[in-house]
Amino acid sequence: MNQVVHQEALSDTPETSAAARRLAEATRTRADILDVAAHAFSEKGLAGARINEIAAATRTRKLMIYYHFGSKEALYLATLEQKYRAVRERESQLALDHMSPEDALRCLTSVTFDHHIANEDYIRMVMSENINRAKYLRQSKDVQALNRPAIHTLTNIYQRGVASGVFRDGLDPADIHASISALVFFNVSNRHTFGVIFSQDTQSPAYTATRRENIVQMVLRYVKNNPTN
Amino acid sequence: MNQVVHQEALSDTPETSAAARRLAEATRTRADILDVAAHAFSEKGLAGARINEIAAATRTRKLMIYYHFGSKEALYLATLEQKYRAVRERESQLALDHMSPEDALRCLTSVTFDHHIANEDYIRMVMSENINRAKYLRQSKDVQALNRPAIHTLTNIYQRGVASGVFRDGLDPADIHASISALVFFNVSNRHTFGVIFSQDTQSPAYTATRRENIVQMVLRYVKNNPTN
DNA sequence: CATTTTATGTACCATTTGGTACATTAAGAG
DNA sequence: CTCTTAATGTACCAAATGGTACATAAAATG
Repeated sequence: MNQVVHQEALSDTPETSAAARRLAEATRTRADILDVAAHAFSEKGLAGARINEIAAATRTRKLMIYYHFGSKEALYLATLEQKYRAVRERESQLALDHMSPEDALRCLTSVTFDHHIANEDYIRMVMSENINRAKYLRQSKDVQALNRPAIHTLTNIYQRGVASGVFRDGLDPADIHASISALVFFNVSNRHTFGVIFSQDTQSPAYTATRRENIVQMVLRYVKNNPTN
Repeated sequence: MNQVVHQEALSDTPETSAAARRLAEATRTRADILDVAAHAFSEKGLAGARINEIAAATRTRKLMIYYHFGSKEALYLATLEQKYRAVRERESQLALDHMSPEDALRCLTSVTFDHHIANEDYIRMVMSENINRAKYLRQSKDVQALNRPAIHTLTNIYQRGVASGVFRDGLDPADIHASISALVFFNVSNRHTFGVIFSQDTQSPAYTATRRENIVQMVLRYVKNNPTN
């Protein structure tokens, strides 16, 4: 479907074809800048990243950054929104409805754990933004809407579990979400200081595997009515 | 005791008295710079903090920073070590041996939770250092030793609990420590983005109280043999 | 076809930033 | 009493940094 539309646009009259090419070029330039900037900001934070370095790493010039984004801070905000969007979109592609509540919660936690490990850039930007006291994220209009599904998914699982008697009643899904987030986020965000302090390789497969399993167990035991060992 | 020694030093011969005063001045200068810098680095990170601003906020001049510390990065490392030291020293003043294992674990978690809230500066510096991939903390020689007691305390509680049958066997105290740290650290470190995303006041007494209780429960249910609701 | 708008390249700039050269004051050493 | 060393004040600088003025090629518009 999309392919067809795309091809129609390309096989249009010469003028609009040229126009489309121009627009596509501009879009590519924006995307290029955004990608380079996202990585730079994730790597060094807003203050540490250098516009000159970002510009040098793109296939265009510094002026284009200011032309397309206006300022360093606006560019930062744009990368921030992009990362949030990308991560949440991928997260919402989980089909958990056909699983038992316990399996669904196990799966959700486990996948979220792996997902955080696979998206260090995102984690680092969130850290950076917390150092900014969310000054920029606050300016984004659609972050709340973007994240609502996360709570929704969990609420669904939890309520099904309570109904079927495996989960104990009276818990707050938002709070469960906070705990899961804390456990899986910290595992990535603080692995460097944690590794140094406790002389552990916090990125080895062995460490990661036991950590994932223990986190899953912790969440399940918190929610389940009769946790077994 | 200390008072006497102090007074003797002050009532010494005029020459050494003057020398002592001089040394004390230098020490005060160092401490002053360190305090101001710690706050600046915690507030804006290594890259965001400005030596000029730090210098302006001390009671002396910029040159003194370079005289006493050598460079911006060395100053950063010094503040980092100071914060770690201060926090761990305060943490090790907990007397938990006379409590039952369950009460001790409950107390340890709860106190650590409050302690993190009361030390936002420390939290922010740890975040900042993780963005640096622990580049500077790694250079510190005595951070490991400084943090060993934390695991020790927990190991003690856990083993007592296993011996008395209230805790289940086979868990790793270091891993329990990681989970407790994750839950209480995240509660402070990510409260800004979390608050924005879920439109919650993550610093209100009500939120804090329920969060603390839920974290304590989560830890206890993970460790206990027969968790009751 | 003339004019306007979009998108981009080149060269440049004011300010900020981390850091230093030089002078000075007071104390310690022989 | 002279010489060295510790500690601090003043003034300054080269480099880096975020940002911009000016020009231009190509496409949109009327």
